[in-house]
Amino acid sequence: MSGRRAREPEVIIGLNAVIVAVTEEVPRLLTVEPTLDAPGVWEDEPAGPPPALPFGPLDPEGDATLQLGLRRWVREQTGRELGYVEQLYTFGTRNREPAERLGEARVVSVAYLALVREESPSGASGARWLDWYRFLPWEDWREGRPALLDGVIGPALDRWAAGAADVSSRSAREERVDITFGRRGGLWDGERVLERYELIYEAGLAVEALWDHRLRRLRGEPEDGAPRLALPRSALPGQPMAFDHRRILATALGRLRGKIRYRPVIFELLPETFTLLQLQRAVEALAGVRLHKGNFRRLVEHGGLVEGTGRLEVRTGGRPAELFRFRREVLRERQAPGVGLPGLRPVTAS
Amino acid sequence: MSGRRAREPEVIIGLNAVIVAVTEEVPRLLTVEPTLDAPGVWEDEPAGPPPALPFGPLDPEGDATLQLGLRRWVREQTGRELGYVEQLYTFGTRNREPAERLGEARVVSVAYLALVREESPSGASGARWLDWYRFLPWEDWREGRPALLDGVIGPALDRWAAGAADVSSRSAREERVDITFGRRGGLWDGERVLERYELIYEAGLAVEALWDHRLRRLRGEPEDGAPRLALPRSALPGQPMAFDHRRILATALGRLRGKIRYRPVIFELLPETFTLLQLQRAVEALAGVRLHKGNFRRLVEHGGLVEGTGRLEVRTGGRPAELFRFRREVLRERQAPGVGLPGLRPVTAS
DNA sequence: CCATTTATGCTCAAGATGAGCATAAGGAGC
DNA sequence: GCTCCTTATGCTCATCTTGAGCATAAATGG
Repeated sequence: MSGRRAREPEVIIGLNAVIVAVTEEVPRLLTVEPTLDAPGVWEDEPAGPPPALPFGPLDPEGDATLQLGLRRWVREQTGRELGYVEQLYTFGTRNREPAERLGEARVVSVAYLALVREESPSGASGARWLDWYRFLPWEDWREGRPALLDGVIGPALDRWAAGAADVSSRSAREERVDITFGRRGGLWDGERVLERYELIYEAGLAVEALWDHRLRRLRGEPEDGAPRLALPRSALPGQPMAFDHRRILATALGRLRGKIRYRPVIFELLPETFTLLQLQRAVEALAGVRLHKGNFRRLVEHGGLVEGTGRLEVRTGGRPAELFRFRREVLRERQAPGVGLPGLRPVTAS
Repeated sequence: MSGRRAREPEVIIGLNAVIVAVTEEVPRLLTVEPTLDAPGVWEDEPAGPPPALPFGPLDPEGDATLQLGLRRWVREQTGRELGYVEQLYTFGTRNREPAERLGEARVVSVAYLALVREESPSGASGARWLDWYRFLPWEDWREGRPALLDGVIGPALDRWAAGAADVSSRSAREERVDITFGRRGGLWDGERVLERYELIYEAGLAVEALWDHRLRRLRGEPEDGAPRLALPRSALPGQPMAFDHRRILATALGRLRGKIRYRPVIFELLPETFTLLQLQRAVEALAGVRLHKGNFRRLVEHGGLVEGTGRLEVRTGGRPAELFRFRREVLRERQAPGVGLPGLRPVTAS
C-alpha cells in the first residue's frame, strides 16, 4: 500500500455542531468566537474574527461514540443538553483548519445538526444566536425573490461563466449556474443550498476563498494562483463565517429543508403545543418560502401530523387559535410523515 | 477543555466503500476478504472469515480530500476508477475495528457509496461481487413478503420486546418494532433499512453482536454482559459481514433507496442506452419491490427523465423494445428528478 | 360600531396516481 | 404458416391530491 509512512502522521477528529432554533419566525444558529487561533488570517477584517460554529475535539480514549463526544463538549461548554442530533457530513479537505497550518496534525471534522427549542442566551462566552440567513441571504424567499440574486449574484455568475477557458467549459459552467440557481425557466430548488454556496465560492463571491488561500500560503502548499474576488469586499453577498463553516451551514440548511418534508423534525423546534400558524411560520423559516395557509392546514391536519388539544391561544392578534400538538401515532400510520411532498411550494396569495 | 491529554492518542481515518452495481436484475456489492487480522474473532466461523467491504486508510499527508483518498486506494487495489461517489456516514464507535484491539489507535471510518456500471470481476485478490440481499434478505420484497419476516424475525422481535425490564420499556420496544417493521397496520417503509438492521442486531439476531463482544473482551473494556443470540447460529437471518460492515451496507441501501426517488442516480448503474424494462428492473432491484409497468413508463417518459433513441433492442424475449437514454435537460426542468414521489409503491398485478 | 387581524371551513378545477385492458410485434415449437 | 408465449406500448378511468381562492368567525383597537 503506497503512501503509508513508518511514523503515522497525526490526525485530530473535530466535532462541529450546527445548533438551530427557530424563534419569532427567525431560524437561528448558535455561533461562537473562533477558538483556534489563526494569526494573520483575519488581520484585515474590519469587524474582527467572523462568527464560528461551536467546535470541540473528539477524545479518542474517553468518547465511546462520536455523537457522545459532541454531546459531552456541548454540555461542558454551554451547559446545554442537546436533544435531537443528526450527523451531517464529514469534512476532511486539507488545510481547512488553522491548527494544520502549524504542521501539527490533519484535522477531519464531523459536523452534526442539532435542533433545540428554547433560545436561552447560552452560558458560553462569546456565544450568540444569529439569524442564519445573514450568512446565506439569497436563500430567504419569504419576502419574494431576494434582490441580491439579480443585482449582485446573477451578473457575477455570468462573468464567471464567461471567463471560462474554452467553449465547452463555458457551457458547462452556464448549465451548472442555470440548474443550481433555477435560471432560464428552471425552478429554484430550495434544497440545493450547498451547491449554490459552492458556486458562489468558486465565482469569487465569498471572502473565505481569500482566507483559504492565505492558509495554504502560510503552510507552503502548492498554489494555483491567488483567487480574485469578483466584487469589492463590502459588496459580497452574505456575511462570512470562520474557516469553512459557511459551507457546513449550507450543508445543514439543505439537509434540514429536505428532512422536514418526510420526517416530523419540525416539532423538535416548537414548544409542546402550538398554533397552526406558529407551525407554518417555523416551516416557512426553514424552507425560506411562504406557504398557502389553507393548504398547509389541510396537509398537517388531514395528514394526521397534529391533533387539537381543545385549548386556545388568545394572543394571536386576531381570533384565538386552537393549540395543537404533534401526533406521535402518525409515525406508524404514514410512510414519510413530514410537511410537504410536494406541498412545500411557494405561494402567490396567502 | 477537559478530557485532553498531553500525549495525543492516535487516530486513524479509515475509508470504506460500498461499491454497487446492478446486473441481471441483481444488486451487487463488491466485497473482499477482511484485511485487518482479527485473531480469535472468527475462529469458530464454519465458513471462514466473512466478506468485508473494501477498506483503505486515509493518508493524512498525501490525500488532499477524503474522497480523493478513497479514489486513490480503490484505483491502487482494484485498478478501477470510480465514477459516482457520495459520502454516506462516519462511523466512530470505539472498538469497531480489530486494529483497536491492540491498543494502537482509534479508528474512525468514513463510508462512501459508489455506483458503477460494468461488473468486471475486479483485479483484487479475494474480491467478489455478491448479491447484497444475501446479507439483508428481509429487504427484498420483489417476490412478495419474505417468509423470513413471519417465520423467524417476527417471533424473535416479539420475544425481545416481551423481555424488556419493565412495562414502559416494553411498550417502547413494541412501538419501535411496529414502526420499523410496519406491523399492526403500519406500512413497510423501504428506506428504514438501517433501523431494521439495528433492531435485528439488538434483538440478538445478528452474529456480529457476538464478535463485537469478543473484541471488547479482548481489549478489556467494561462489559455489560455477553449478548445472547436469540436463535442458533444457523437459523439467523441473512449472512453476516465482517466488523460493522453489515451496518454500513444497511446505511447504503437505505440512502440509495431514498435517493433514487429524487435524483437520477439510477442511470449511474445502467448502460448509456437501455429499455424501459431494464430501467424498471434496476429500480426494483434497489427498491426491493415490484412496480406497475404502465405507471412506471408514464412516470419516466412523461416526467421527461428519458428520451427514446429510435433504435431497438431485439433480445427482449418478446416484442423488440425501444432503447432510451437519460435526458439531462430534466435537471433544469424538474425540481427533484427521480423515479418515484410517490410512485415507488409495491404493486399487485404487473 | 367599524376596520383590522387572524382562524377556520369549504369549494372547485386541474393534475397525479393506481389499476387494469387491449393491441402490437417479436420468437419457439409444431 | 399457425399457435402460444413473451414483452412492448398505448389508453382508459375512477380516485386522490394539490393549488388557489372565497366566506365566515372571533378576537382587538380605535
